[in-house]
Amino acid sequence: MITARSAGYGAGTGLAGDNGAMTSVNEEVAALLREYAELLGLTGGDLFRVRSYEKAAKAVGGYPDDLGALPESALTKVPGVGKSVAAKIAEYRRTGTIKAVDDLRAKVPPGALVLAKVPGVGPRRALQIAGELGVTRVDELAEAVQSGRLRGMAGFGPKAEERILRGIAVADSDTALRDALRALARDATVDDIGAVLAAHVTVAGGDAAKHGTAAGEALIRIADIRGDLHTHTDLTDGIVSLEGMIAAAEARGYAYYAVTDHAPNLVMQRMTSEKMLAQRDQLRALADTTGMVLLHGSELNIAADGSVDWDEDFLSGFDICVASIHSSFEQDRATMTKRFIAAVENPAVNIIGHPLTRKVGRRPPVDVDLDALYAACARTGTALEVNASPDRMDLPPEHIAAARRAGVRFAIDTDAHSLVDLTNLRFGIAAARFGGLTPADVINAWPLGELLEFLRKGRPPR
DNA sequence: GCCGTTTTCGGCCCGACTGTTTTCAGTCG
Repeated sequence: MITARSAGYGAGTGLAGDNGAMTSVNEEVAALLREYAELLGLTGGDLFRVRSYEKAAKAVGGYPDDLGALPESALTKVPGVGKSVAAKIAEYRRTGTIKAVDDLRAKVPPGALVLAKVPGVGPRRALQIAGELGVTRVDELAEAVQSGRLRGMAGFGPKAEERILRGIAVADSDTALRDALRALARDATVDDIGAVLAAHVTVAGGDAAKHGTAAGEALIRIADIRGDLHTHTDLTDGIVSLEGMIAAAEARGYAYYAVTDHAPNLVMQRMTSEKMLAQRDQLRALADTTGMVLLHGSELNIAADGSVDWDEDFLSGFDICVASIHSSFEQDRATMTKRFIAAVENPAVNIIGHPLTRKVGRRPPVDVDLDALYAACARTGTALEVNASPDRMDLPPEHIAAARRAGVRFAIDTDAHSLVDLTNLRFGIAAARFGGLTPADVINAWPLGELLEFLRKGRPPR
């Protein structure tokens, strides 16, 4: 049977692919739907249709129950799954393949799908490279760049070459960690994940196993976490409703829970002030239905100059704000450091989300003066996030101990976009333990009162 | 292709940035 794994993914530097332990129907179907979306994009399919499959892939991958066991008639109950996708899922359950995917694979030059995932190479250029140069693997692409074979091709200049080589280098350097994380069983424990980090994460000038913690301190555990402070709903790019996320959080036993959907400057999310206020009303109305304390927040965008989406007045209406970089990743260190510090000094900003914006195997960390960032966070009472997504691992585990020594506090958050994502907390806990964090270091391990005090950043109570 | 309907078709993930152009195509979040 042809699965995403056997379709040429995972070859070469591992830029693309799912060569880890793909054990569930949900994950296998999600991979095939994602591939189908990519193939549709590559072959010039309707962009809305492409997005439908992307969304369906997310919905299937983030669905908490086993799709292999769901009655066929219930498949369309999964949000984002309509008649067409349901039929493909059913076909996969019967035959182990999806014919439409196989058919499209045959229409795309070999390798184009893999090349399209190299940073700086999109679908158009992947087709161009595969078609004109016959390049089918990432290592061949690197070789082609180095030997000057991209020179003279329309649309490629020295900067593009540089960017491609950089992207390949990131993939190479992260391959072992990424593959080890993906190879983990679905129910991997904190200790399992910790073993992967111990094996694959290098700390500059230190013993990774015990560089953070003083003797006698108890390292943080999953059970210490009292709430998630960075989560999304289907108001932006999450796939689950506000009610659905809250119910799942409550089932995890949290005492508090923050909803932090994207802010307007991430234009594609189409957020508006009105939508945000309406969500706030909706969330306040749900307060009586849950034993948790609900916090209304947003994931703000740190613009190139360090400013964020709303003015002081509007921002003061939030209970909590995460602020993250989603653009201009390649600023020089001085500019980037100034940018971070401006955000950290903003009285409304409580947590810097996925601080270095790295994606394992996909995007390098930004260039920032870490010591200056840590000092500013410690001074202003701004937490750094330990983003628990295994695709991010950010703040990278190797930096956590140093940040702790500088007096930084942390928030271990899932950045959940689905119900399944909420279970990623264990990756963040493993990273935190790797860095020697104790409950005292982690604001979402604190009782509500202490958390709220931290969130005020020294401002008078509202 | 999915969704939500004024229930059968229109809306949906837009626009900044970059490098390569000579007026814009491709990529990205």
